[in-house]
Amino acid sequence: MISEVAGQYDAKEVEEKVRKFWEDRGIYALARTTRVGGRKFFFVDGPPYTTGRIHLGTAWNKIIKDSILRYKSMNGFEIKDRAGWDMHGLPIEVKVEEHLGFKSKKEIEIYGVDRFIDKCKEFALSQKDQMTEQFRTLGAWLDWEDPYMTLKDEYLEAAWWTLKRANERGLLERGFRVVNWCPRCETAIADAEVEYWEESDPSIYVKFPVVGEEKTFMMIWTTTPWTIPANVGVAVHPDFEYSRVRAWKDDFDKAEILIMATTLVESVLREGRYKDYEILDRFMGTELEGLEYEHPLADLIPAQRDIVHKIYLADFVTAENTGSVHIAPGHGLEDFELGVAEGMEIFCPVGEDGRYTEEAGEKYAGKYVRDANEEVNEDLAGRGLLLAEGEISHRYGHCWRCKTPIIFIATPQWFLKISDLREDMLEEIAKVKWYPDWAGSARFRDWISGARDWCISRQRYWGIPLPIWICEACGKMEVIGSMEELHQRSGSVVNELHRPAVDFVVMKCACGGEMRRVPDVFDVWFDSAVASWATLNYPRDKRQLEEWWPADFITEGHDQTRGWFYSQLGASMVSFGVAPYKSVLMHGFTLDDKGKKMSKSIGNVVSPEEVVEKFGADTLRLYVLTSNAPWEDIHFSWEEVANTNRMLNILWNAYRFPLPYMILDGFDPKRTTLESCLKDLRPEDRWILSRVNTLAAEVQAGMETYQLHRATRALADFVLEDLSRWYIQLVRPRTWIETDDPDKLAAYATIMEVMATLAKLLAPFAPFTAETVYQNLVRGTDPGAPESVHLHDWQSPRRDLTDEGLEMEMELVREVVEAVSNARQKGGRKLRWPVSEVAISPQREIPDLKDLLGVLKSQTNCKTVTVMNVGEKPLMEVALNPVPKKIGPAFKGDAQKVIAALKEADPAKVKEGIEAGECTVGPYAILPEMVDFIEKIPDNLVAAEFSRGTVYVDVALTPALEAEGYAREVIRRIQEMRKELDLRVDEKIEAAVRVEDEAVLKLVETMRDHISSEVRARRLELGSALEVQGSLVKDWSVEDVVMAIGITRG
RNA sequence: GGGCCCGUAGCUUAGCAUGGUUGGAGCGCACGGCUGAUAACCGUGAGGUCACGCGUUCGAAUCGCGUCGGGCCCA
Repeated sequence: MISEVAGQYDAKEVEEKVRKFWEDRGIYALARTTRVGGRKFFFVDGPPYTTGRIHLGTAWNKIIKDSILRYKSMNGFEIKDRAGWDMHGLPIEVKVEEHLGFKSKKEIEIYGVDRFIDKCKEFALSQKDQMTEQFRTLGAWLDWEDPYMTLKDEYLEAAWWTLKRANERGLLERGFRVVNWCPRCETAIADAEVEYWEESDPSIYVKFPVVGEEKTFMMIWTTTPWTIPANVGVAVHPDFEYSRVRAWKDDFDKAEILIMATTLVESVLREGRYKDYEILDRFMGTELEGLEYEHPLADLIPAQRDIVHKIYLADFVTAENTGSVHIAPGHGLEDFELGVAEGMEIFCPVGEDGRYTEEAGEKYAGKYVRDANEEVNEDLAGRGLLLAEGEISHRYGHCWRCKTPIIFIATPQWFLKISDLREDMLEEIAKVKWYPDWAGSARFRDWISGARDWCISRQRYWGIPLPIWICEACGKMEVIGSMEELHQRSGSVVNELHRPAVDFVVMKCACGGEMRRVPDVFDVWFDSAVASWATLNYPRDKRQLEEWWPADFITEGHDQTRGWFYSQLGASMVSFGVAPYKSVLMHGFTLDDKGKKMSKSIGNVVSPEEVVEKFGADTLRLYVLTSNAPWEDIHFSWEEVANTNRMLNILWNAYRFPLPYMILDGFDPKRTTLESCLKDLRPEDRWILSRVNTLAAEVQAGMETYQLHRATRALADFVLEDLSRWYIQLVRPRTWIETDDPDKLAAYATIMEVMATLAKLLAPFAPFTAETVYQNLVRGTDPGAPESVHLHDWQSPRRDLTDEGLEMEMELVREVVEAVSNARQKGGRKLRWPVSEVAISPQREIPDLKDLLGVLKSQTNCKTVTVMNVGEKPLMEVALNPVPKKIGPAFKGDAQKVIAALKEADPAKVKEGIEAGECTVGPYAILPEMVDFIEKIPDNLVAAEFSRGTVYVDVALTPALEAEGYAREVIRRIQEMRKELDLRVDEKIEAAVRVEDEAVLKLVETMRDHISSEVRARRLELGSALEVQGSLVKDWSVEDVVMAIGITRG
């Protein structure tokens, strides 16, 4: 049974009902199990971090994934789609620390690492549950029941196994490296975790005294005075020209000799407020190599006295500031690399808490480095070595979680030697299919070309412990790959793999010593990097990996180029030597309406819940899918969201419009199938059937290349243009027929077929609305149909119903109808009033319209349609213009009379005469050049252009046409009154109409039967002085004719 | 500073790989029309330096170079 649908589109009601239906009937599980045995499609969900709230970007991300998976499922694929959660790492630690009121790592140790870890776990799990609900509201179908979680032991094992593989392949390395360091969190942080913003810092020019040259100084510039105590060298560019400059202020005798890049002399001396200078010598940077200088604060830092400070050559030096760079290998990446290459001492007198160590000397020891800047400056100034001191605003890195400015320090860390795999990686990504192509061929390629070794260790608690044990006696290292292996190797049993449990596990070394675990945990990026096999429970479960791996498809935002696309690739190259995915769709970001990024501080954040609350999940889904190509950023616009919602409302209206009639007629689509009605189909029926199948092809074509915007736009266009604005308008009168007419049944069958098809095509994108339509129209009439539209097979285009020619013809008809509307408006003849003729005058070949003349007639409300030959026009009236220039010389003094006579003459006769070769007007012989003929459209015709010609509408009225026009006016008003009385569609009425104009009354009387049947009136009284009565009486003015209408149920 | 992407009407956008009649839509606005889908629908109109500049070409929204603005990433 089909149910009637009363109200407007109410997303909330629709979606709640469908969600409940899916849950009660376990539709998601069925959708997956019914496809078992089909072609496999392994999808890996990029795990969102468990922050507790999803935002528009994550919503969009899951909507894309869901739409694609629903599509794949309908196309018969057996899908692997575990949802994933990224649950470890500093963000959660910081949240928990905040919650507990902690400010440092020490407080965690005092509180107890075990209790701290429990808190983190609890927190992550509850955040996960909240987010799952939010994603479900969007209709995102992933395996939420059994998601992969990075905090599960089996997941930890996947990471352990991978590291063990890395070690076996010689790709794991312990190194002393300069890393981004958060002095508050006391851990290394990844490049990806560094957030940059403008920060004000000191800008100082420092003089380094050159050894053995009196009053001679090497000039350097820095924004980090606190790194000066760790200075070990100065770098100059080999190809820059440098100068020895004698510079003085007031007193020439106190002149100093400064060394700096020649081009920068003026600006440096200005900084130092020197009065004058002379250049003593110019030379290339290479000549400075090896020059020794004294550390400026050697007296304060004993360790510096044993270090030899020299000048080195380096290409990274730029011609800015002084043209020479202060090198502290313990505090800078480039510094470190140069330091190692040149054999400098890696001096790092700063501890993990960001305070100077004893090595920095008594004066500095214990001081927080950023607070020491001022003191360093003073000490330099006190020694006459500070040339200038100022401030500069520049981008400086901060810990993305606690916002503390980062520092660079050299610490022992663990690395994956990704740089060794660079070439292999480039080769592998060329085999991956990228959407769009440039995401891989340009963007990702670039990124990989610069791949550096990956620092995977963090000095924290809430993460996957590094499974590395080291012998305290002999230094031997061992990497453990699983819990089982740990048990066997150590003999002790732990019930989970997190800290601190594993910290207590001690293993015996072959040398007899004790092996203890290194205290570090993994960089959280490593967690998600192993997702593609961890989600298959590898290495515990070997079979699944063989069946499914690598992933067929992943999709994430473009920030993941350096993130998950990369980390996965790196980990996979280490483990398996191949890329872990076959195709990647890179999607965009959601920005605000001005194209700025959404951020809490600007206050321009729109939450997905807010959108769902106002317009529903299907609206949000269609909005994000329609508005742009997936890889472009979306400028979020409420207006467009409302627009999308309007489209769904129109779809809803189109869906519910025929239902009352079908129900009234007891229409049974099982008995009256499309196939049984084929011979009764009107051309417009065949047209809409063709259109919906063409649409299926368009949606499919869009989906093949993940152009979800093309697929969804085609759907929206179909709903608005073809279904609502056209077909429904055409089909309306047929639903109004009372008898069991085959023509009506054909219309019903067509509508059913179209709506059922549309539901299937819409299912991946607007799953709730599609399900609702399907349940009512398909499931409601055919209990044998699949229980849900999402269990249904995809609707491939039916070629037997596709007729490209017909679609083109209809296209033309619609253009003509538009042109006629235009002409009517110009001619002041509204559509309610019929016209006698519409003539189509094509300028070039047009398709044969004879099948569609009926459509054309009804939609233009005309009695006849004439299609003329190409170039043919309706008979034009002729007008003429005399040409005085020719008439004057010929007739001299009579010229004015000739002109007057010509204007009086019948232009058609003049033309006839001239064409016959002889023409006289009055006494005058008129030659062809004396007149110009102009074609004039007759007064009764109005013209309007369409793409391939012109239409002419005859708007002349006849009594019969007028009668029809007035009749329609009356019908229209009675219908409106029926509506006002809230009558059922099939209820009868009695009506009385007073038409005060006798002439009009006579016209209306000729249409009495027509009016009665249209408004379902048992009795219709007409008169010019009638006392109108009824349960509803209204006065009307129709084209200035006063009328009164009364109607009563009955 | 570098890489990649984007910049078309007040707003959201099509067109751009293969240059070629007057650059299409939708929303909003104004006017008109239709209507038993009715808090919907249709037509007409106004509204465009196709971000800017230079170049290639007979011809550029489309191709090239540069500038500006936005996004992601890097430095």
